[in-house]
Amino acid sequence: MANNIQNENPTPKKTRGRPLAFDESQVLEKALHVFWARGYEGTSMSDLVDLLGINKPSLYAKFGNKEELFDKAVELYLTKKSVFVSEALNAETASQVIEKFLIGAAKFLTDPSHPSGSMIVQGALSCGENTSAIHQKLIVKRAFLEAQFKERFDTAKTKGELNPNTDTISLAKYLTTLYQGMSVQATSGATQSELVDVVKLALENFSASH
Amino acid sequence: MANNIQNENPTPKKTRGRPLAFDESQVLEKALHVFWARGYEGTSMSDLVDLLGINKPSLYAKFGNKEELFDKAVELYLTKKSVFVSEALNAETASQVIEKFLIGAAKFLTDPSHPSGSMIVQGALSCGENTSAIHQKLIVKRAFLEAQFKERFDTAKTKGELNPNTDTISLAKYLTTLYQGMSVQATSGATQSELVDVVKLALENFSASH
DNA sequence: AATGATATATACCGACAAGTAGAGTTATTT
DNA sequence: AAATAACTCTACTTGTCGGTATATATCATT
Repeated sequence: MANNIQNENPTPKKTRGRPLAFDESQVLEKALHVFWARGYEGTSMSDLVDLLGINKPSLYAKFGNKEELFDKAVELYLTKKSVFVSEALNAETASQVIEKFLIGAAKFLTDPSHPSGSMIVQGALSCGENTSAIHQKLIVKRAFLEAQFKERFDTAKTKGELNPNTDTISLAKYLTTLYQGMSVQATSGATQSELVDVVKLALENFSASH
Repeated sequence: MANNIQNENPTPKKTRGRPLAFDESQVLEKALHVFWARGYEGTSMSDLVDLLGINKPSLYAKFGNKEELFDKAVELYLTKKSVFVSEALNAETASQVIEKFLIGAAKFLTDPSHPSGSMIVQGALSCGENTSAIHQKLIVKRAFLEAQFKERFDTAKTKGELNPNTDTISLAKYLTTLYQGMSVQATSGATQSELVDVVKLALENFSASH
C-alpha cells in the first residue's frame, strides 16, 4: 500500500541485478512478425528462440508462456500495426470511413515491411482442441472490429450521412467479410494493385447505393 | 502391360487375403470432416485413429502418410462437397453465375451437416515451414477457382452478357475474396441468414453496374 | 571485497507428434 | 489341410513440442 510509493520514482534506472541482454520491445516486435507470418500453431518456441536471438528461459521469464507471448504480440499488432483501422473509423462521413478502410486495408495487407495478411485472421483460423482458446480470442477481436463499424454507421445514420433504412449490421459485416477475404488473398500472394482493383470494384458498386 | 488385362475384370470381388474391416470411402469421409474442422496442423494422426475407429497401420496402409490422406480428403471435398461451385459456373448468364455462387456459398459455408467454412481456406492458411507444401497446394486450389470465374466471365463478355469493358480478372477476384471472407465469417460463428444478408448487400450494389 | 538480486546458458523433462516393426488373425488358393 | 496373401493389433522408435531445474555470470549495494 503505502510502501510502494518508492516505486513512483520517475527514473528508476538502477535495476539492481544483472541487466537484460536484449531489448524487450524489440524482441516482442520480432515475435510478432513470426506469429504473424506462421500463425500460432505454426510457430514453435524453439523457432522463436532461434529467430529472436534470446534463449528460452529468458523468453519465458519476460513473456510468460507461449499463449501469453502471443497475446502480447496481438496487443502490439492491434495498437501499433493495424492503425489504419482507427484512422478509417475517425473519418468524417460514412462513405469516407468505408473508402479509407478498404483502401487502407489493401495497402496494409500487402505492405512489404511486414508479413502479409491480417494476423487476427490467419493467427489461428482453425486449430486443434488445445489451441481453441487462442482461436476464440481472435474470433472476439474480429467481432470487435465489426462492432466498431456497426456503431460508427449507427451514428452516421443519426447524422443523416447514411440512408435511414440501412442495415448497419449487415453493412459492417460486409466490410469485415471483404477485409477478411482480402487477408486470405494477401497471404496467398495477391499484390497491392490487385487488391486495390478489387476494392475499387466494391466501392464503385457501393457509391450507387446512397 | 498385357498381363494386367485380368484386372479389367468388372467384378474382381474375391480379394485373396483378410478382408478390410472398414469401409474405405466412409473412413475418408470422416477424415475429411476432421481435417475440415481442425485444419491440417490442428489434426493429428492419433486424433484420426480415435475418431475414425481404425488403427494406425491400417490407416497408413490404405492412405499413405498424413499429407497424402489430406490430399485425398481435399479431392473428395472438391468433387463431392463443394459442388455448388460448378453448379453456379454452369448457370446461364453471368449475373446468374454470381448470384448462384454467392447464395450457394452462404448456404454451403454454414450447412450444419458438415464443418463450417471452406476447407480450402482454413485447411492450412498459415503454417510452419514443414507444412508449407500443403499451404502451397491450397493456394493453387484457390487460384483455380478464381481462374474458372475469370474464364466464365470472359466467355460471358463475348456473348454480350457482360459490359465489354468489364475487368474480368478483378471481378473474379472480387467474388473469390468475398467467398474467402465469408468462409472466415462462417468459421467464426456467422449464421446462414447473416451471410445471406451480406450477399444480398453485395448483390444489390452489383445489379446497378450492368 | 563480500553479499544479494537478477539474468543467462546448458541441459534436461514428460507429453505427444508422425511413422513403423513384427507378431497374430482371417480370408482365398492350391 | 497347407500355404500364402492381406489386414489388424500392440508396442515401439525417433523427433519435436512446451516448459523448466540447475548452475553460472553480471550487476548494484553494503
